[in-house]
This record gives sequence, structure tokens and C-alpha cells, in this order.
Amino acid sequence: MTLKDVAKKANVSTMTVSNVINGKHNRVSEKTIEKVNTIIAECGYVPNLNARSLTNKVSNIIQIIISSDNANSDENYLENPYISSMLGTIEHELRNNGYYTMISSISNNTDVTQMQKNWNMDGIIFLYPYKKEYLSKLLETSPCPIAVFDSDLQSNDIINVCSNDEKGGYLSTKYLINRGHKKIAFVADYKGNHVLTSRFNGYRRALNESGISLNEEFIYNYQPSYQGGISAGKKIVADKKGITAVVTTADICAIGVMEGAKLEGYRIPVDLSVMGYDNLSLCQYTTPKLASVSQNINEKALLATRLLIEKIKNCDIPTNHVITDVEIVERHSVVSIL
Amino acid sequence: MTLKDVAKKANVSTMTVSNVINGKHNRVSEKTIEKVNTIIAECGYVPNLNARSLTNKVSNIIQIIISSDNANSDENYLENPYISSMLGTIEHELRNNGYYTMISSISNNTDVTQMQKNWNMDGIIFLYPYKKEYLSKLLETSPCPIAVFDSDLQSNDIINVCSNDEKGGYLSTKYLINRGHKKIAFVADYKGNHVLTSRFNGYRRALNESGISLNEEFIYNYQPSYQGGISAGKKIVADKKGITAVVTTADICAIGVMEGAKLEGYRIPVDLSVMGYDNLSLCQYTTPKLASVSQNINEKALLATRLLIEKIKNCDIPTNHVITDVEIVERHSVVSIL
DNA sequence: CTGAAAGCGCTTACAG
DNA sequence: CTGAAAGCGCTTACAG
Repeated sequence: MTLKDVAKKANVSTMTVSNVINGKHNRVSEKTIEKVNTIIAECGYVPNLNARSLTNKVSNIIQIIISSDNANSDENYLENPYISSMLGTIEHELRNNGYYTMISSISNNTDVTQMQKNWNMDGIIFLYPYKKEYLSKLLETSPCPIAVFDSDLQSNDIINVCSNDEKGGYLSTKYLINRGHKKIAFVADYKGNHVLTSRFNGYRRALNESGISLNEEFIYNYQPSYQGGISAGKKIVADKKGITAVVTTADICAIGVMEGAKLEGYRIPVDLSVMGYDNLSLCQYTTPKLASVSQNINEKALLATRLLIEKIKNCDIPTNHVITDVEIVERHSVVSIL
Repeated sequence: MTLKDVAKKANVSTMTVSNVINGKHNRVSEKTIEKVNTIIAECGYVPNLNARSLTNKVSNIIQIIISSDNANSDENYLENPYISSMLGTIEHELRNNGYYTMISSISNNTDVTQMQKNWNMDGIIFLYPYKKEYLSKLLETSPCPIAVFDSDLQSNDIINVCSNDEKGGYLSTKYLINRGHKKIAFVADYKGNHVLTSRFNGYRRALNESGISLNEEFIYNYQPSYQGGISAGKKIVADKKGITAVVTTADICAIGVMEGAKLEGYRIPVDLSVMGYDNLSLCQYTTPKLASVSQNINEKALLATRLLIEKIKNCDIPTNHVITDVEIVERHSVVSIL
């Protein structure tokens, strides 16, 4: 069943059917519109979007790229709740705006342009911060708008929705200081990662502001993963430096820290207060429930999607760079020692 | 840059370029192949798949439908780790086989055929068990193979990968019985849901087999959600029926049961042993770590994807219906009272 | 081994 | 308000 078939049944030209379908009602008489619509409904005619894309050079498909600068391409990135939650929000918003969502989790630095050209994608959203160099190279040749999250690339040609990471680190640390903690550890190998470095800078600012001098010994250079957290937690107990609280950069790492410290005999939060980061739903299921910094993931995803759609439609948007706010979510993993 | 442009540069016909691209090397001389390939590489030519789909009536796009028979369409289904983990595995396998993945989370019983026709999708995978009636209606008109998980629809026209739910309920219950438990609760409003009913049947069989008679009072008809679990946990403590262990049908519910029982003063697992279901990564982060029934989600996803691909290519596959195995994953939420 | 013709299903631009 | 022509970029089927 094609346009032509419908046209034949309605005794009109294909153009008339096309105009009815595309709502160009000023070009067709009321009577014809009705006749054509009846036939369309009867036959269950559905337009072939491949053909439409071919003529229009516009596909209404948005490509979502999931990956990391991690070498391991066999990882299932969607098992990361941060990623999958974003994807869900983005897909929902795209669909509500008449766009189709194609996803592809690619290995490091694959050529995205190829797939973009394959399908005439209208836009691309990267679900992970990519290396600056990679993105800027991509930008040069990309025929469609691109959105990304938390990138350190400074460019007016890319939509970049960032979280206020410095503030996140600051609030997390401040929250502990306000409850009497002075010996506060920071767990993350932040060097070389601008997101983690920003969070570290917030940690430093909060200490500074309260007249607590930064102690290099309180910085634990472990990966912000569960295993990294466990190692850090154990080390913190073993070190016996009088640390009473920990700032982390990931919930999963904070959970590891609690686990590691428990394994060495600490009680949480009595002996050690712990702050997470991301406020994943996970936080409610641990014992004690984990206090965390919320990134408002859904807001980030929505903002990026809406800006992308606007840019596709108008080419021009007021701003490409947005910084979203963060906030503390209180739970039971922190104790006041005032 | 189109086929035509490449052809012009190479001084050959578009057909020759097309044959080179599609690897029909018996139709082109070695020399021509080389010449064409050089030019393709130079210009970075990428075929337009919209055009190809239009002629071939084959798009290489697989549609993944995410939804539930739940009315609430605003829910972010990808926040369900079971769903997102499956999606990740499926996308990975599709990509490795040259297929493109389009996702759409739709509200209840939307007409999927329309989108299928729109893009000439080669196949459809449903990430949630749909109502029998809906699926069988869809099957009648679908022009492409369909795969689904855990459906109660009996049909040879649909790929249906099911978990052995009866065995899951059985193993879970048996595991508790083997550790001396006799008063074992079952938490889930299983009636009307064939998956949960199968698990309940397994629970009943295990009891039967051990000469423990089924006590209707030990069946707690709560939703297998966190909140449902909390309510059940509280009720179990309040009821004072001497229940020492709980079989659930979802990890999240089991976590709720632990929480509810704790809130009423029980210690877990000393006062109450709890079994989860699904073996989500969540299980490792609770206190105590949650013993669970593993569904081998990745295996299910892989099986369905591979069968679908085979069916697309060959039209004929040995079997449409596969039942995957389940197994117990031991952790610390169960104590032996022998 | 090579290529001219016709067509996939749609839309733009134009003529009436 | 209506429609015949041409084209989007590719491939199948055929002729040489």
C-alpha cells in the first residue's frame, strides 16, 4: 500500500494524497481531504519514511552514542544506571517531538560520521564525555547538530550540558564540615579527568573556606568504582589517621568505601561518615541509606534533548552551553560529631 | 557524495561502483575494484541506507519495544536494570551482525505495526511480556519476525524466550527448606500474572516434595516492588506466625521485605531469611548481601537476538520457543536453622 | 566484465 | 484547488 495506491482508490493524484498527509490543507478542498483520509484509514496506509528521508534529506532520526574513553568495548554500558536513566528520558522526549531514536554503543573513537551519513541523522547525542580532540574533529565535518554532556570542549558549535561539579564537591564537603567533621578524605584518582578534578576543586574550596588545611594524606587515589571504594575504605581504616568522613565522586564507590571500612571493623556511620555522588536509586537500598549529591540527571537529559531539537529546527539557539545545578540529598550515612 | 559522483570520478558506471561496494567481485575486474575502492576511500563515500532500504525492502533496522501493560506511560522504563541490561546486550549483538537498533518505549498497546511499516523494520523485539491478545493480533499482520520474552502466547510464529520460572520458584524454596526452614512465606500478588504464577507453582512443588503443607496464611499478596516488600516485611513480623524465611519474585521486593522487617525490629538474616529473584547487581550492595535466583538475563537476550537474526535471514529456524535455565546465587541473606 | 534502463515511494517546484 | 514531471540515491534485471 503506497501513496499511489491510495491515490488510485481516491481517484486523485499522488500529490493530492501527499498534501493531505502533510497537512497542507490550503492546497486541497475539504471534500477531497475527507475522501482521502477515509481511504487512508480504511487501508491502514502508513508512509514509507525511507522514501521521505530520501527526498527531504531529513530523517527525523537522532543517533544516541553510548561509549566511554575506556578501551574495553565488551562492557555493557547500559548496566550503568546513570547512562540508562538518561537514555530513557531522552528517548521519551524525542518520541514526544516526533523523532526516532537509534542507539549505538561504539568502541573508542569509532567514526560516528559514517553512521550519521548512512541514515541522514538529524542530530547526535553523546551519552558519555568524549575526549576533547575527538569531538572537535567530529565537529568540523558533522552535517548535523551534536549534543554532549560534561565535556571540557569549549566550542559554540556543540551543545554541552554540564553539571556544576565544583559545587557538587563543595556541597558534599561542606555538608560534612557543618556536622563537625575536620579530617575528611577525598576518594578518586581525579587527575587527568576534568569532571573529577572539578569535584576535587570543590572539596578543596570547602576546606579552605572553613580554615581546614588540605592534607595530601587524606586524598585516596583509587578508581571511583566499587572495588576502588573497597580498597579505599580498607586503607582508610588501616591508616589510622583519624579520618571521620569521606567524600566520594560516585555512589558505587561510596558503597565500596562503606563495605571496605566495615570489613575492617568500622561501623557506618558511627565510625565513618560517607557521601555518595549521583544519587542513584541504589542509595535507598544500602545500609545505612547513602547521602549523596544529586545531579538531576533527568533535567540534564531533557535540556540537552530540547536544545538539540531546537537547533535542528532553527539552526540558531540562544546558548549551547548550560550548567545544571546540584543538590545534597540527605540520608543516613552521615553522622554529626558536634 | 553519491554513487554517481564516485562513478564519474572513476570513469565507470554506477552499477560497477555498486557491485564493488556490495562485494560482488565476480562481476568486476580486479583493477576496477582497486580503482573504485581508492576513490571511495579518498572521498569518504558512505552509502545512503535510506535509498538502499527503499529498493531492497530490507532496512537492517531492528525495532526494540520497551513497555509494560502498566497504564502509566510516563515511567522511565530504562530505570529498570532488568530492561536496560537486556537492551545493552541486544544492541551489542545486533551491531556485531550489521543491524541497526531503533528503540521506542511506547504506551500500552500502541500500534507497533505503523512504526514497523514506516521504516521497513526487519524485525521487532519486545522487551516486556505483552498481553497475549495484543501479540497474537500483531502477529497476524506483521510483515517481519517478532521476538518476545516470557510470553504465555503459544504460537509457532513468534520467537519466545522464556525463563524457567517454575524451577526458579522451586529452587528458591528448596534452598530454604534445605537449611531447615519450614514456615516459608511467599510474597507476590501472583494471580493473573503467568510468570509470577509459575514461580508460585515452583514454591508449592518444593513444599509438597518435602511434605510441608501449603499454608494460605503464608502467602502475602503484595506487589513485587520495594514498597510492596516493605509492607509485606512489616506484616510478616506483625503477624507473629513463626515465619522464618521468605521467597520473593523480585530482588527489589526482597530488599523491601528486609527493610520492612528491620523497621519492626527483626535482624536479617538471623530472624528472617530472604531470597531475591533476578540477581541484579543490586544484590551485592545490600546488607546483608542478597541471595537470589539468577535468570541469566544476558543469555536470554542473546538467544532471542540470535534467533531473530537467523529467522530474518532464513525464514526458517529450528525452534521458536526456548526455555532458559535458572540458578541460585548464594549470598548472606539466608541463615541455616538446622 | 560493464553499463543503460526502470523502479523503489515519496516530495519539490512548477503549470494549469 | 489539482496534477504531470523530475528527482532523491540506490539496486534488480537485463543486454551486450
